[in-house]
Amino acid sequence: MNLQFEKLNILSAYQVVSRELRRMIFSGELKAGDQLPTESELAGQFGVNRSTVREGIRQLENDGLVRREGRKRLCVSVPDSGDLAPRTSRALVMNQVTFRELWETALVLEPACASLSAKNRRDDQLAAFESNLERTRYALEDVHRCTEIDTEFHTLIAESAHNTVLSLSREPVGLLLYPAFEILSPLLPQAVGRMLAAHERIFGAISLRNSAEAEIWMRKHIVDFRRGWEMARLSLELRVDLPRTIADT
Amino acid sequence: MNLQFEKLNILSAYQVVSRELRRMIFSGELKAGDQLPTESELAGQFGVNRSTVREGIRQLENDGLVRREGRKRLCVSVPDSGDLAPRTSRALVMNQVTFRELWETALVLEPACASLSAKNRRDDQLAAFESNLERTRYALEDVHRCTEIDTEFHTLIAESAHNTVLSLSREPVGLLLYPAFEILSPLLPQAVGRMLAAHERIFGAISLRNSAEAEIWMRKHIVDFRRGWEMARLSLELRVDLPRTIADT
DNA sequence: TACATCCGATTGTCCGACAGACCAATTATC
DNA sequence: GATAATTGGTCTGTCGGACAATCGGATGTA
Repeated sequence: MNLQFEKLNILSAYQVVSRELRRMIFSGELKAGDQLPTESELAGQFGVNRSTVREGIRQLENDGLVRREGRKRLCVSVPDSGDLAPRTSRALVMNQVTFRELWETALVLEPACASLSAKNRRDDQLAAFESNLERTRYALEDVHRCTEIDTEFHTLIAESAHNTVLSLSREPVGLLLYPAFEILSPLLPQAVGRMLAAHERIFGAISLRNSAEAEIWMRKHIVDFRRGWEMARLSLELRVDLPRTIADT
Repeated sequence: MNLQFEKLNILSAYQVVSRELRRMIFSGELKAGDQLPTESELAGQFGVNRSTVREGIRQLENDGLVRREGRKRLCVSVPDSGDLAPRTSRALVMNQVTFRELWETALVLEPACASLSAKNRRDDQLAAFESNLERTRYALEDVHRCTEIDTEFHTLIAESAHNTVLSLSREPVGLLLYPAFEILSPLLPQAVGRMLAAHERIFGAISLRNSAEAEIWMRKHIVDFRRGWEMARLSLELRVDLPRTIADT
């Protein structure tokens, strides 16, 4: 008799609840849009207390797998970029990532987005770009506003690339990298102008469906960001911190 | 008197609790490793019930911002890939992403990882690669096992690239894309061999610190995956689903 | 000193309760 | 008869209190 037992994985009741609900969602028993039973009913079915159910639900809610409209019943939902990106960005900040790390990642993701956007964009998505560029021109003096619009520009490109994976992958990076422009811009007056010029060229290539050009200009744009950063004597190893837009949420 | 009030953003008490704790973490009042007060103390300080505190804590726990060792006190922690990647992968599946979308993203992320790995790897990280390759050779018959090791190989490369952003960005993609090999392999007998050969070449380039070669071979490896997929008459638009490794968690 | 035991602190879970919001049906008013 | 006001039921958010299990540390004993 020399029995070997592997360590048991003890889960708390509330963890079981959330795991079970997740399982039902991914197995297809619960589809997006479906309404969940009320908390009391869930408590009854699972045989646990309502408080326990509530703690379990918090996890799913946090993952964007369920949400509630107003104060109504819970319903299953598809997590979107708004659910995921801020959390990932926060995690990156906690990991003390540097400008260089963000930049290196953006250098491969953003040109890919631009290239695909030129291929896959729909005509009705061009208006959003034009609006963005127009707002950029009027915000050249306001660094903070400019940064917001810049971040949006890159998100728009990713969305028009019609690749959910790429879009969701780059969003957390963009949320941290582009706000760093707010640090750069005051130190390097010409930065804003160069940004606008680059955006216009990229948009031009995308509207002409010239994917090679779009990719090249985007890469130049990202490279230029780094060059500006170094010209302003900012360290590539600078830890990036949370922009207010995410910190408050 | 024609007052205009903007819609108030009403937050539930438990949301305020988690937001406040997050704020304290990111403001530096609470550093990684710090212990949080007990639930009762928190409830006292915030002036809310312990149940409310617990619901708030669930959210932070879920984000990997706090964790508890055993049944002890909560402490602040740095979210790692294990906290984030499965959630993101699940979100991608809920978004019904296709093989093509994953592949397009991997095509830019993985070569970048390989290139940086060749530049930044430490000598003591080579052993992990060698162990991985060795296990691959012995698992050629077992598709499932082989897929696991394959996934690990790419994670190892990302880790040795020493870029946290890149590493965290690619992990959710890898967790979904490489398990698709389990579908491909039975349909295309030569696939396993080609995979091993590619891994060996990539490892070779990395161990020689030849970043250009590492990048090229990785790109070929990813391209080859797609070619195999198409040769097996699998559709690029196939929806990818959750591998068991994530589904159970 | 080494070991066994006990006690307090803390978490996980449960119970019961209530106010406020929402929804639907009913009633009152014109 | 149509619309407005009232009512009632349902569900969530929050609360207070309670208890068992567990862990850490203090205490006692050999």
